[in-house]
Amino acid sequence: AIPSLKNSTAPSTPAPTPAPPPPASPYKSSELPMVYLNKGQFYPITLQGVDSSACLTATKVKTVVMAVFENDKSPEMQLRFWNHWHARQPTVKQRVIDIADYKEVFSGISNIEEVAFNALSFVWNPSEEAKVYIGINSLSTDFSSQKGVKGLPLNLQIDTYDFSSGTNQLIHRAACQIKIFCDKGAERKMRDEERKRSKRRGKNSNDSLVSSSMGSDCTFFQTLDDHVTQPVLFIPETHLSSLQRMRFSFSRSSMKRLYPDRDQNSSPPSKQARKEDPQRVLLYVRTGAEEVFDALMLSTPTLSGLQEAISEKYGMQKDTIGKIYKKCKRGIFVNMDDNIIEHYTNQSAFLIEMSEVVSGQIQVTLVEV
Amino acid sequence: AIPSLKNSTAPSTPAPTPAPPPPASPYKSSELPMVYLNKGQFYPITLQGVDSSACLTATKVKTVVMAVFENDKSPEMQLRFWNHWHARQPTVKQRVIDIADYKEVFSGISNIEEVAFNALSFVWNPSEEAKVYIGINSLSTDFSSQKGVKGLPLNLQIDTYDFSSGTNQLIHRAACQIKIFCDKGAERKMRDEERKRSKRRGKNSNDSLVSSSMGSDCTFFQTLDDHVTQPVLFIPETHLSSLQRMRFSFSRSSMKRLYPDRDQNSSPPSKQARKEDPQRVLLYVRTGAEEVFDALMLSTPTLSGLQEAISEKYGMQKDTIGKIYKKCKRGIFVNMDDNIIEHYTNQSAFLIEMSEVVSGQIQVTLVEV
DNA sequence: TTGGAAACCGGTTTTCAC
DNA sequence: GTGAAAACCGGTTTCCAA
Repeated sequence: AIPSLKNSTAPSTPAPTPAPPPPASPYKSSELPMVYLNKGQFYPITLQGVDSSACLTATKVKTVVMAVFENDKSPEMQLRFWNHWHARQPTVKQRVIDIADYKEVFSGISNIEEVAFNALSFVWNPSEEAKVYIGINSLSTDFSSQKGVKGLPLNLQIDTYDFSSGTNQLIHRAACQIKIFCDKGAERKMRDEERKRSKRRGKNSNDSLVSSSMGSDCTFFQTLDDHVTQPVLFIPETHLSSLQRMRFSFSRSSMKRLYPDRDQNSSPPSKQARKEDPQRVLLYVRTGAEEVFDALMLSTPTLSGLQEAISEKYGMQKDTIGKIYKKCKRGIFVNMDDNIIEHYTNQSAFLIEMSEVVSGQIQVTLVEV
Repeated sequence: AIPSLKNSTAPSTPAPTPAPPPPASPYKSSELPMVYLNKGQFYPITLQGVDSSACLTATKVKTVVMAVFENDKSPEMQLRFWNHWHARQPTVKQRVIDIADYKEVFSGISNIEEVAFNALSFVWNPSEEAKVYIGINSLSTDFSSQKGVKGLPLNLQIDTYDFSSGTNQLIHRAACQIKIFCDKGAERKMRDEERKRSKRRGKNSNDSLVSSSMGSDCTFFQTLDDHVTQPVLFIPETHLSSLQRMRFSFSRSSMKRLYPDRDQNSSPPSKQARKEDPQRVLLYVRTGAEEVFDALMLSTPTLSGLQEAISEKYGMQKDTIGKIYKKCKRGIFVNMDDNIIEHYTNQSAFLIEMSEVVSGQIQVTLVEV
């Protein structure tokens, strides 16, 4: 029996909760059911519509399956985690979440789209059961290079939108917690927990041996009433241009979350102030008149180091260099600062533009290419 | 009782070995005694000269204490390990090996020098006992970012040179293996080993309980007969310029094995030694017509050195080589310069394209493969 | 030969005695 | 509270039976 997690979309009427919950409060991840998975392994998720008023009218719905962090983590932190993971993958194409694309396992779904690296969507008819096979390609321990520590759980969140009406309204949201292990680590984790549980039972002489005879082979997602919190989608910067060409159906609000300002630093999450990877920084620049790039190796990965390298390469006094801007592929201008230089410019290629805005002061713009 | 490792320099006459060992064969690290240490903790090493003929004549000796990898690892690999470690340190100043600089613990030594990041030296009189406190700042697990794997042992090697005569000859070499742990990991490792040993004893019903009552508090370094193998010293590239100013004596040693020269005499540590040997750069090139790569060894890791190597390999006058470009995998062209050559081409493979753009001027393009 | 379970490994966290 | 020991954690390796 393959460990399977099945999801029952809209298992009952929209208001089964006994007491009215605070409507806008983000849900607590810790209250969600937890499932252990193995990295890269496909698990079936079953979707079925039920007697919800919204579902009755909808003949077509769009469901988005996402792997996101526990929602007590800020978007900035979530993106930092994803970037940490992405930078260590064997290929830049590696996605967080995959759907098995074997023809025989498609069941009642269509229009599969890779919305983000950690999200994919498809369309189905809630009057018929649908089944998809989902795999996760990140380990829960991949978000930190620290050794010997607990992995980070993710939320597997499933949002469903009314796709038959023109409104495209979010009509259902459900989630569960997942922890992703190496090899057959999920099975070992369950074994170890069972072992510990039985040891504790033996000590307590509590013979409730019928209660947990076996972990159920099927986990139900928990329906969420919080339809407000926006999930944080992850798209690596290297893929931005291709994605800009894609039309995808999400609102500005989620777009905003994708690209927070990175220059304002947030406090490191771990008390351990170990620097990430203080590597050498090398960048390639060319003027508009040239066709070939020059290499700038920075003595230090700082604004000052960049000024020094530019002044040396182009034979200027260092102090004649005024402000340095970075023009991103997206078109926006950013004040160059130490963090961008250290973390986001190594091995990048730029067009360099210099103009004397004030007498004796050269303004430099590095245009990302 | 602080776990201490004490070293007895030259514990007997120079030829205590029963059978003549192969003189030039590198010693086996696996046969050296193993000691467990905690990172950043100081351990005493005691040095004492004995009735060796060489020692009798020497009133001053220079001893070099080094942390090096097991000598089955190539110099390239050793430097890669050290760079991996160094790039992840909180500060670029962090050294591998430190000596306690409290005045009160100095005992009979003088002229302390930080020969390399993983080596330091001092002078002492072998007719009196000397004692130094040594600490190691790298974990055995720091040389890989893989989780859950065994750490790499290091060799703590102690070379002693005759410093009273003018010859500065290597008169004694000793080493032991060390494994460096976090926090109190060394003690735990010893506990675990003792536990496992006692469990195995219980199973074998072999009651030799007197044999290993306690791990001895003092470990003797093993004297080595291999006085030929050169230890690999580590100096980060970011420190080269400042070190050049210091007129360093040992830096050439790491390259000794790679490019053996006729200068076979074991060069003693002299303050006014030869010129600094920069990092050697080797790259592989082939023309479109060939199927096999040629190796270009650069005399200096500079544009000029590259021109020289190309001209020699392809039988041209050096001054006929004009501009050299590098075409990156991404497709962009870069003006080749010293920094790229020194830091980003070693062991890389290229297609080489040459074309005579101007009469008597060959333009070279190295296409990254 | 393989695949499933247990052991290994060592950084980290928790526990516990003083 | 403090220091030592044990437990936790999960990637990795070894072991062992079918």
